[in-house]
Amino acid sequence: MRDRIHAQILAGRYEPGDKLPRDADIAEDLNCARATVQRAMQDLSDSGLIERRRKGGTHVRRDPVARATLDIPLTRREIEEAGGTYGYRLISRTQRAAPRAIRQRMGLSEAARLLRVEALHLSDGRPFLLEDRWVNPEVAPEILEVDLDVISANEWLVLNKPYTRFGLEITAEAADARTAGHLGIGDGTAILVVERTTWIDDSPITSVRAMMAPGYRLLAET
Amino acid sequence: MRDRIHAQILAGRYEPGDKLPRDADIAEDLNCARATVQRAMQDLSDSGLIERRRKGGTHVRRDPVARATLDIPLTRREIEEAGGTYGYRLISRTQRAAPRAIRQRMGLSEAARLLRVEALHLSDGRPFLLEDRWVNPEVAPEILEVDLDVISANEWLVLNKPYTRFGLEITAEAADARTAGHLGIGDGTAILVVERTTWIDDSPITSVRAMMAPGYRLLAET
DNA sequence: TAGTGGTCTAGACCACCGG
DNA sequence: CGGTGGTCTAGACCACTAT
Repeated sequence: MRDRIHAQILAGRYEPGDKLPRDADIAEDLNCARATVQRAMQDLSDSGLIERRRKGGTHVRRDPVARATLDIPLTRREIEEAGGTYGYRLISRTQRAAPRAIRQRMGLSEAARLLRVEALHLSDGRPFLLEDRWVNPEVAPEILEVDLDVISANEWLVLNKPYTRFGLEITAEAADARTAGHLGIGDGTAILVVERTTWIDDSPITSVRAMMAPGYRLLAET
Repeated sequence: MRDRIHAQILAGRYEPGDKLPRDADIAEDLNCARATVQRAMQDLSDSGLIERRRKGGTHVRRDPVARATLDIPLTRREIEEAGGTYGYRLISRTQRAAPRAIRQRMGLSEAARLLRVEALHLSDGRPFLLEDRWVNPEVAPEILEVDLDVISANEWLVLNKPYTRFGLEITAEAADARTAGHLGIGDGTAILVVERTTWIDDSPITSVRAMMAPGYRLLAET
């Protein structure tokens, strides 16, 4: 039934900006329950095709947006599922005042002292991902006691501090000398950088810069 | 109610891999309808926290995946919404046999002849995105008659050939001489490349390589 | 094949927000 | 304020798949 509703709407050839009938009317037309229409329309809304507002009604989006979902697995699982042997090496672990850029991204005050962790994840012994992470010990004080030589901050946080939301920023950059050294690549090589900041409700937990070794492909789908 | 169910599950401190009670039992425990539980669990499943299988039951995922949604607007809208003036220039338009890589990605036979379009999108007169596109005229024959000097293939396709699904592949690459020339950057500069292949049901419509000018940031959120 | 999640119905009430 | 979408209930049947 939901498929039929989807088909009807798409076949109805509504133009961008057009207003659709109210759910109740569509339900009557198609001889089905309103809840079913509601669910079907919710789907179309989720996929970026229409916009719904109480009282305002349902409209076809003027600029239909292509909406994809991006899965970011735990680094260890990602490597293992690609058939590689996972390796991990802690590079540094310090506590210090956060630089401006990080404070801004996490929405912290100037006084904030954070835990900074640099680590390298390897696949079959070859550098796979270099991570530069800042952790807010106000939210996750236990991490100060964790032996990060044994378990990566990535893993510990995922298992112990479930986030409620996060933001991603994906860029391409030229590797600087230090980064290139750790990744074992030429200075200036193009690498994919994924920056992720995660939150528990409104408290920032961690902000991490993941520098991927050359050849990495980030996949997404509808 | 749904929020309460979410909270209960999260507070229940289930470990990765644990099996949750059946929907019906949860509903009884919380004294609500099973449909409500079903909806709440669906949400958790969508966000990558649990896995559900008929008969198999509901389990907490062993490797909770961070799932983000990525919006890819029409290039023109993206530039305009950032406050820029949109410009567009067609570079080339040819019909030819598709190279192997493209055929493979679109799942086409060797014989397939495609329309190839190269175009530059500009923001305030500066190169913003260089697109290298292949279109399948079997699915969208009308595009052969479209004046691509006036409307970009990007825009025409979005308005006239609504896809049913697509796949994305995001990489960082060093710009080759030709690309660098069009984007007005130095040879070898790191650029973000987004490859997208779209389909109507099981027929491939188009496969496009979008090469973003340096400094471009792709954003995603939970 | 039996047990689980997935979908649907008919009805009710609520929450938001435009006129 | 009234009209719209959002959520919930109680019940039914269906679809998939683990055992």
